[in-house]
Amino acid sequence: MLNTKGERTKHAILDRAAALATQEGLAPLSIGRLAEATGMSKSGLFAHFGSKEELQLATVDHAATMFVAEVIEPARAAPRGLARVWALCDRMIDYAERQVFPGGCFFACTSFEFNNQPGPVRDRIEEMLRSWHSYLERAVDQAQDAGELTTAIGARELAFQLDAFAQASNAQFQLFRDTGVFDDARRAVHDRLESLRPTSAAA
Amino acid sequence: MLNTKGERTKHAILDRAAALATQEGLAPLSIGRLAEATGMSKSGLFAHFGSKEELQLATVDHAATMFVAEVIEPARAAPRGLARVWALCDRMIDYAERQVFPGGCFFACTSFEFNNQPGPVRDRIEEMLRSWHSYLERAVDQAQDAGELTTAIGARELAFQLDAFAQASNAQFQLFRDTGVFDDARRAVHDRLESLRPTSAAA
DNA sequence: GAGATAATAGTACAGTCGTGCTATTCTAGT
DNA sequence: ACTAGAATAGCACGACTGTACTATTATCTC
Repeated sequence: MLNTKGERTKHAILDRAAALATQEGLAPLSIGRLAEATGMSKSGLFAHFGSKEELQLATVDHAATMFVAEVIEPARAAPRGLARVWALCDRMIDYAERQVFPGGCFFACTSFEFNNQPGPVRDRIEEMLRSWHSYLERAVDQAQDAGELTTAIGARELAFQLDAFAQASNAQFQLFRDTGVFDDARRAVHDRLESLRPTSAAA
Repeated sequence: MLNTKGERTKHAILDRAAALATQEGLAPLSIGRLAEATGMSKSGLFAHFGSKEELQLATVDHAATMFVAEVIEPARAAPRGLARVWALCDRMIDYAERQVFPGGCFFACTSFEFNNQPGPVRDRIEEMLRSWHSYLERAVDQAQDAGELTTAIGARELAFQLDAFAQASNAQFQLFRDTGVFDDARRAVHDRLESLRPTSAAA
């Protein structure tokens, strides 16, 4: 990857596109606007993608790669079980706090934008978020199997709650610009996990 | 209100505008699109507002009125304390589930859209969500004062968590079209409140 | 280093955007 | 019922949209 000039510029364009999409939106992100932001000509940039929809799809894929690199991969370093569940949530909150994308989580932004806009772009966003949710659920499931979390609540339901905390911190920070919400989210995740630790009497 | 013809059409336009904004976005909602959706001429509709920004502001205000009527007012019927906290959360989830707005919670949608777009529209959305959060927090605080919830967690932090559950159900339903998330959210709220009930030994 | 080809720019076009202006139709108070 | 004024429509404008097509320049391969 990134051997030829074309691949390098394409990569740079998509970096810019993903960032801009979180600030100004993915749908209204025009070719002209993106060309201006990257210092290219409209047609020169356009030639890399062939259509606006292809540009949007490439941007979603690029953002997905970044999300995996920033959240999933680091958390995979943690051992299976409770540690990994915590790592996933923590990395997710971190990713919002560090503003990997300047307008907050790319998939939070774009999922709201494309919720009701059927088509391949929406499908790709949905697929990405589905796999995130199922990955988090699997991590919870493994922690329960290992006896590190009780099964008082299903893995899916707990994953729902943990994800909700992270998402809420992202949304509220972007709107209110209050960094305290990240601590709120971390504490919420921590307390919830702590409340589900098996009693010390367990095997 | 709604005495003159102008006020009636304006009301109808804003109903349509708020609904469309949750499906197609508030920013990209063009005068032409809205005129088509209401069966009016572009200029006839435009004359009601004078500028697109005024239309957007009026739409936000209209949506806020609807939110108050659908969520806040009904919950005010519940007595102060835990009952009202529960009512607020339940009505909020209901409001998402019944699709008062076809694309989900108006303020969830538009806040992501206008997060990074400074201006009066963003300000009005932020103000509305701020007042929602502080209203919910005050309700939690009253429940704690009444001794119906422990103070093991601050009112603001608990309100953060409760709101997160409701918001998550709205977002996930819109994306995955799975009505089960509303039960997940209700159960999450219920369990969290239950976990904070004072022990029976209390006064 | 020359030749093939990839990468970028220039220009043009029909469509839509927000918003003026003018003209017409309808409504509300008398 | 008549009239003042509100409400709506018609049309025009420059700016911007996505996307052709052609021309030019830079980059890789041998």
